[in-house]
Amino acid sequence: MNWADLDSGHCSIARAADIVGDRWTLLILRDVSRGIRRFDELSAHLGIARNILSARLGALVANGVLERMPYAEEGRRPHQEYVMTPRGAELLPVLLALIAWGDRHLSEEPPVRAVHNGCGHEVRLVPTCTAGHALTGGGEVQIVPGPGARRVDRE
Amino acid sequence: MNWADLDSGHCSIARAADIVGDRWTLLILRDVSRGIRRFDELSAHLGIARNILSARLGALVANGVLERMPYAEEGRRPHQEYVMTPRGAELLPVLLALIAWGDRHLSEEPPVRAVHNGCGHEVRLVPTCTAGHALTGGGEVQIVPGPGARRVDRE
DNA sequence: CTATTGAGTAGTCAAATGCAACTCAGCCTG
DNA sequence: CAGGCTGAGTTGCATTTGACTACTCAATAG
Repeated sequence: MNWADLDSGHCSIARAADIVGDRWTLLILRDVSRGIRRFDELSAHLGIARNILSARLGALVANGVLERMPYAEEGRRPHQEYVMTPRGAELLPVLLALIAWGDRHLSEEPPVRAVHNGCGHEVRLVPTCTAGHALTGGGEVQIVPGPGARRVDRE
Repeated sequence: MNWADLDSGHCSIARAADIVGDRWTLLILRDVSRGIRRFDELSAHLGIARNILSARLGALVANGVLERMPYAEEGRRPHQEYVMTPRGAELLPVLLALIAWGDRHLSEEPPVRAVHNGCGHEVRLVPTCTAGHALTGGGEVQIVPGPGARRVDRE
């Protein structure tokens, strides 16, 4: 099998990267998943330019990752909130994987930890095959073309 | 706990995103992990401009994710190969998470699959806490500040 | 009625990207 | 050994995208 024959653009990684493969987008998702949901909060916390934030949020909403909903606390004037859609919530493993890697390789001490709501223990991503084997070592996982693979177009 | 008080830049996600949070970088890592390792192969397969590829590879090498090594098949002239370092190999979960998400939400049929080398079954990333609970449902994982968290600097 | 907050646009400028052409070294061929 | 070819990049320039600042506009608070 020659990977080079397969269309690089028609690939889940390429398509996913098109949506979240952006410095700001990942940080926006991190903040939104933590409860920082308002435009100005995000703008202030991330230090992102407002027009860029506006564009990123718009793209995330268009891609169904976030949803923009008006929200009114009583006694306060209504505002917008950006919340994760179910599709967006499923990006959590991507964030967890980045946290795990960053913690392991870029910091002495982990700035963030993921914990199980129930028991409070640390959560890790364990690659597990559907037959139930947990793959702990390296080199046991192989990426192969799936049914939706497409050959590169060259005439 | 107010996340907004914590320094956004001093965060594993932010630091990891600084290195891999880039459309091209993710695709380069995907290709390298599949065995597309030479400059020209990468350039051709990804359709990336050569100067950009050069810059990205340089950055990945500088960050210890890839290693550049001269390689000579016998009878052929020596060339360069970019290979994953151990640190780079540990980014695999990030790629797996992106594949999983992209397969689920962006394609009808998965263009790529991850399988267990041993048994051939599909591999998924299962968030598992150190007490051994596999967290299958949503909303069971909470991200909390770790010992290395740093408050935002404002005077 | 004026100030303030929330949520953006508009305008400007710098940085990153993309394209094509150029370099440069090691072979290979005649 | 001159001329090609291939691998692995640079360099120069046009275009696109990003970032910073300032401005708008509506709703509410005082």
